[in-house]
Amino acid sequence: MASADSGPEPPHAWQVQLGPLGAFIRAQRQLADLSLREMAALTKISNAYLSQVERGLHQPSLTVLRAIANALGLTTEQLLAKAGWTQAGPAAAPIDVPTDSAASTEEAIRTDPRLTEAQREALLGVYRSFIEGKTG
Amino acid sequence: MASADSGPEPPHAWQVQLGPLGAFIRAQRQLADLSLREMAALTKISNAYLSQVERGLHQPSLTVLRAIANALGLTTEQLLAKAGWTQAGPAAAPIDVPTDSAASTEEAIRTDPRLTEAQREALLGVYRSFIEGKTG
DNA sequence: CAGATGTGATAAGTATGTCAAACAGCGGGT
DNA sequence: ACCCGCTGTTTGACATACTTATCACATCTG
Repeated sequence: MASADSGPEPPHAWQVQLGPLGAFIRAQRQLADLSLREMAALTKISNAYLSQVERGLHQPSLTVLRAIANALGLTTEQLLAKAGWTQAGPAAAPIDVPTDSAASTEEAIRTDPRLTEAQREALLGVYRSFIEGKTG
Repeated sequence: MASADSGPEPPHAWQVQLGPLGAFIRAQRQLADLSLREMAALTKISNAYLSQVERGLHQPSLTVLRAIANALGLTTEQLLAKAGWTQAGPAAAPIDVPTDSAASTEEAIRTDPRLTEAQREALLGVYRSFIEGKTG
């Protein structure tokens, strides 16, 4: 764990949000019960770089993203969506369809004072990805 | 058009097919009646690099690909499809249970009926990593 | 024929992604 | 205690994406 990572935001401001992407990848990897090195073996990508990607320190290339999606049994599109690629066309809501029915966890995350704004977004993104599709 | 590209294969063999992607981009650009420099102005990407991408000499990054899609009025998915990176494969596990409520975020996650056990652990892991070091 | 202006292609340089190796922390065995 | 194997993280070096500047070939202008 590095030394007291007090800065939730990466030093650089990317054009895409890396936080949610990294958190999502990490969550999915843990869901699959994989260590960084195991996933590295699956993806042919170094564990070091995977770690950096999960922590939002780097923007993975398409090749890497695809390998990760493959290893985790996800589609590339799912990862791209997390990478902020949801290019809402002429008419599409960005990310605002929480379906406030029985959204106690979402509410808890939203109002959690311990989380920074970026963390809140990331956590919500992961949570929504888990329960996505079954709204109501 | 300078050289009627008689050599179909780029000197390098990439992990993904760049030929189709570059050809598609070039075709779309010409359809939009844009020169390389005009497209460079739209995308904020150098015309030189755009030329290389169109000829399949380089693998464009996420940022570049998105800018290109934007400039051409395409969706990123269309570009990805041309790049041969769209893989089908659903990855969803349906779970349904009644609802409950909770106070703290951890408690909310723990009692969230929508989450599987593995998802719960993963989400808690992410959450704890965010607030790690702080009192719980 | 010179000189604009527009095109695609190339060269050299900078920025950034990626890796191999070494690091610190943790639990278990001999 | 030490050593082993595991976890995630960091460092330093390299490969690649990307930029800036320039070149060569066209087409138009006078």
